[in-house]
Amino acid sequence: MTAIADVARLAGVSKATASRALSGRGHVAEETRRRVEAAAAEIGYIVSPDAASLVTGRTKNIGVVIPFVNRWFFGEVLEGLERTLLSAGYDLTLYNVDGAGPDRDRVFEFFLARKRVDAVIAVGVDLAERELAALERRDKPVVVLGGGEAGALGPARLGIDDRAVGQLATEHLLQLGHTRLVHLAGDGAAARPLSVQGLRRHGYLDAMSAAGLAPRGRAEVVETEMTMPGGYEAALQLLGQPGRRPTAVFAASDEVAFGAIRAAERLGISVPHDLSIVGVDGHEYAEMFGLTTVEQSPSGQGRAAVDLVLRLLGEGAEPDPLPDSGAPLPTRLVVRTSTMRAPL
Amino acid sequence: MTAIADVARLAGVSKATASRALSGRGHVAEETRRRVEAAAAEIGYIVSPDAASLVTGRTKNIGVVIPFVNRWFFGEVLEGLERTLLSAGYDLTLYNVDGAGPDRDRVFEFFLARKRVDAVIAVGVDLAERELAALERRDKPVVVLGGGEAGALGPARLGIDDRAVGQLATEHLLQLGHTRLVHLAGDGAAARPLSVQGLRRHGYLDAMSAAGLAPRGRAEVVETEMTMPGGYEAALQLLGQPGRRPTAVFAASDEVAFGAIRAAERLGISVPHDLSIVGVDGHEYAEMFGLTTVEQSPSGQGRAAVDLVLRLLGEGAEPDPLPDSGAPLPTRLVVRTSTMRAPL
DNA sequence: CTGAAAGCGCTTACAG
DNA sequence: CTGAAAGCGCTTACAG
Repeated sequence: MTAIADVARLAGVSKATASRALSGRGHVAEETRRRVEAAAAEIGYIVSPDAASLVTGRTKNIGVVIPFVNRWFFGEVLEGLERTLLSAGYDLTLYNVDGAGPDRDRVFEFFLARKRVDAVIAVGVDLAERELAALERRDKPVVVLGGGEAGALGPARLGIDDRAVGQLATEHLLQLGHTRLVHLAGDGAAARPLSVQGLRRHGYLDAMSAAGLAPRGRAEVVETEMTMPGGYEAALQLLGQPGRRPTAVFAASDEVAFGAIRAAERLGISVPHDLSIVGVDGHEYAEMFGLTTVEQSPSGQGRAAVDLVLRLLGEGAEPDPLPDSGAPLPTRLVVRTSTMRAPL
Repeated sequence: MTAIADVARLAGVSKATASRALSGRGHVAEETRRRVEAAAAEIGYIVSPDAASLVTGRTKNIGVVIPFVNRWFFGEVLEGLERTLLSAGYDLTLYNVDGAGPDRDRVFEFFLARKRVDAVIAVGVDLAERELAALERRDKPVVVLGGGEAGALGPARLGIDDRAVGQLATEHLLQLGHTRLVHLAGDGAAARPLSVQGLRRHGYLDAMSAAGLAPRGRAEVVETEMTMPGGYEAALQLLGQPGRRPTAVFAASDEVAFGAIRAAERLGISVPHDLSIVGVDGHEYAEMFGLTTVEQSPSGQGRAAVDLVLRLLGEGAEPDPLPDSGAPLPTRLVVRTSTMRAPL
């Protein structure tokens, strides 16, 4: 009655042989394999993942935890994860989890704790101790993409060096002669120094200090939501105040930078003549806005996270534990028309 | 050895009773249920979805097919789907499928055909006959969100009335006295009349005809990618040509409209004094851009799609087959500062 | 290289 | 209300 029994009967072999022929595990005579495959094709047989998982203990399914889907970085990462997992024959089960709350607890304590996923990839989510512990207790490998710092212990981490990014963006502006140079940081940058926004802020402060412009008076950080409207609102306030205005802004993301560009235009401030702006991301709109930015590759990071997780699951070609662990993912400064030398 | 056996032993009942107490199916004495629940909590028992699916035939998992994650409408729909499914105790398995190709075939013929998903929700994807047939053969309910027209047969469909949307947006501009009124349509609008972009174009042409401005000469449609850079490029070409310029643009989506606004600014054309622009979506950036738009609720549409699919799976409260089938989902015109009466 | 048998962890008739 | 037993559809030692 079971489907594979039908295939076996049609091919004139046992279920065991049919299973081996179809899965490629264990040796089967070439001709037998052909017969089994023909039989399977004939009746449109597709293995039941549930039944297979039950005995193998593997689901070929990865749980992805992500706070947003509709911000560029996260969307790109998600697409990268999806495509890579799919071609490895894995499913991606999505958990859109933001902030705290009962929904979040349910995801970690029920959905992800079940035997439905082989491992978990968390994108830009600060995992609480308790959440990590819950996954560890169930023996789920965890890969964290973005934010935090590669700790000695804890889950495998992957990401760009956000502090270096902040430093690089700031140094670009300093080298152009800017001294009134404000950072539009993401919400929580000061409060959570190991978050993405916290590290970028830190990089800004590093560079400002090195240039003798900090800590007192000359360095200024304004926090805002890391979206285009967030950047717009913050820049409107920042640039609209009478008195001496900054000549340069380092925005914590390209979306924030786009908002700042629009705010400047609205106020009649010319970018880049009166105001230089640099972002972070390499957003697909950056070219259209002429935005100078520190580019990263979120979809490439998604791919890297999948490679890592598959390796943790023992699927990788190399049995090497974590070859590239620790090395930050690549970024580069792309100079466009939103930055120029400081006005005299 | 099985986990539920441990719970049963600890509670001093049989596996059958433990199962009934935990799942809530079948009657169990109140006190027995309490004992079982305490035992389950004590050893941290979580039911194995694979084992349960194998016997019930239900996975409590829905496959979602979506072409983009990083365009506003799609991202919002996805979030709406995720949240609603989660609170119904369902998983969402994501298939990011765009255009044709072997990857797409694999999704329909292997991934979705397996017994891993109970049903499929396709968002803004034109399903081929063959793809629908593949799902039907496996008895998978299918819900299609967006695009197409509710056919008598075929899968359940859900969406706004895109033709009415195109008409409404156009009429808003006509009523303001515009006669040179161009439509920035999505790619493929003319070639695929039942696609979202095709229906919006049709609505535009309807309204123009009704106003005596079509078919000859006065109606003009330019196709472009439905993104901000797409709108920017198209508008740059449209507005930069010497000679008489349109006084109004109906953009097929808000993102296209944002691009058009930027193009106008770049060319020194004042919005709305020299050019009125209306979009479609109710994008979260619309307010910041002051964009007049026909608003829809993608996350609400995601919720509606989940309701429908659960009903098809026999989970809905009402056994009513498809109560709201056919009725288009709501939209409304939101007037902001990007449109005004035509210049004299 | 192939087969018979056990078993993965549950749920659900069937009895009682 | 509860339990013993069968069975969901596979895979994998274990023999041969």
